[in-house]
Amino acid sequence: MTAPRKPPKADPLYVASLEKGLNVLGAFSSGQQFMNLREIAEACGTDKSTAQRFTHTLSQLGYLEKCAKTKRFSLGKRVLELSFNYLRANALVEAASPVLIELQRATGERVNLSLFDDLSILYAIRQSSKREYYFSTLIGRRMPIWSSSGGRAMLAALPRAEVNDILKRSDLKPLTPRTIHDPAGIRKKIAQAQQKGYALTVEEGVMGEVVVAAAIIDADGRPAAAIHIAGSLGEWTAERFERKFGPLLAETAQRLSHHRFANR
Amino acid sequence: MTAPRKPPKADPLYVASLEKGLNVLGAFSSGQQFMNLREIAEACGTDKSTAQRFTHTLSQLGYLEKCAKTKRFSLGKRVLELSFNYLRANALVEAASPVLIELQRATGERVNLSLFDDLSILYAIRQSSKREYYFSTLIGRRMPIWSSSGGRAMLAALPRAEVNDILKRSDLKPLTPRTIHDPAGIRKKIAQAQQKGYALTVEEGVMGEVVVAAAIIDADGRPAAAIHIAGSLGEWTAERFERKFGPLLAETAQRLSHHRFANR
DNA sequence: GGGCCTCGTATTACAATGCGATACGCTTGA
DNA sequence: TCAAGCGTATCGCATTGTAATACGAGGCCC
Repeated sequence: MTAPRKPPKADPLYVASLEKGLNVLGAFSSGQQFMNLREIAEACGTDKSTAQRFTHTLSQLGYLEKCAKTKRFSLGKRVLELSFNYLRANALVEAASPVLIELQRATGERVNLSLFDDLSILYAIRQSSKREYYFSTLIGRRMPIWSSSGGRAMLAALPRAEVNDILKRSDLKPLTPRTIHDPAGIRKKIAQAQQKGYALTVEEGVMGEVVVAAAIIDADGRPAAAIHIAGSLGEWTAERFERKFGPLLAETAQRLSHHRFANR
Repeated sequence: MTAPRKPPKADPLYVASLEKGLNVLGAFSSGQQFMNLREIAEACGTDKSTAQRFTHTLSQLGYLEKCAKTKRFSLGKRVLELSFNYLRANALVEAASPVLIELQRATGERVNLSLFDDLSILYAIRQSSKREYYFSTLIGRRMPIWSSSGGRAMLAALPRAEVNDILKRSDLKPLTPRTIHDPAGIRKKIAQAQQKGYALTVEEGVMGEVVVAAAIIDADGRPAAAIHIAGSLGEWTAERFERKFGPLLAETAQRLSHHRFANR
């Protein structure tokens, strides 16, 4: 959950100092708002001197903030700027944005756009008018690709060999008692998504929640993103939810597919 | 607009390599989605070799993505993760989140939460149910503190000396023909905000838009954030908009103030 | 209330590491 | 066909980051 990428080997072009500095920012993936030097050093697996130099540098640059009283560090506002730059330049997200807003208005439910990123999906747009669990409103959140509705919709658009590879490298730990987490069961759900054009999960991410999702395919035929609609089992049966939103979602995703947004 | 922080002097604790690496990410504040090596080198003021090493490292870590065909770089999805970690841990933003959602539902207008950051405000929550200009939906966007409604509401809570210092260091370039950008005019608007408990701007950020905003004060008595309500002059007169939402907003901001969220 | 532990900060000698000039091969367009 | 510009790879040098150490301040427990 901390570092989804592998730290590479000795390589003459690799700048280890940069990695260490970014690891300091990564230390805050624990969810703690404030950390002192020792905690940061521990989380990064370095000594205190190293943590001192990197926190000092990051603070000057605005990527870390230091409380004058407690001398503890937190992430700086400048990290939000990087997100802004990512999203403003992303043509796929920009094109999807008005579509998602419209979808939210039309359905009244929470709608999301998530991006494909190897073993994870990563939320990029979240539209809701209801009061939600805080994390469900935040972009940048990562979820396992194999258990999420959008993830399975995207896996359904990948060649079988790639799906196998992804499942093999994934940690299939269930998120709720109802998470389908055996490879055969997951593959069956992926096959269903392939056939229907959308995926359905019932209480697999959060209890009480039903989600349908459909994949957006890029110009190269690969899944780039997914749109999700999430509802509450207090208001819907899974069947009604699927019937009402599944086909609509598949059609919407289709409309956003096969454009030159994503790559190039 | 590119680098709000000053690059510091020679200092034994300062890790220049880290700064250079982060400058590569900062190069994308131009708004371009894709950049080649030379463009990145130019934007960072370095040579091609340096750009080569840093892009290579950042790509391995997921903070940059490289198109296999064109060999050009774009920001990586991992920068969104940093935002997530910032927001999930920020108690002020978390506390404000349901309040903003409620405010959006109650008013039907676009509501924002912005954070105080020296010469800028920086959006952290944006709630809207309408179709908006894309940038108006993105968090992490920076705006000048002196021209924005939320910024002036926050300046109204600062000592006069600090306001003078901020105005002195700011670039008072108007954003629209109606932006009040002379120091005396700005100070007058700040004084009005002080008196009313909220600030009002009419077409100062975008033509056709009216905004009211009120500051959230932290436990130390300093402005930490502001909540905004933005409307269209096509639907409202400035006077009606102010009368309808100003007092509501001031009261809402008051309710979120003086807690132990922001610092510590 | 005194002593001890842990924190953040500052310094320094050392060599590993990042540096940047250079060269190569490829694609593109004139 | 050639030249310009690109991404990539190599390498000797010294700059820059390293990590051990020491200091002083603050907080906690006995």
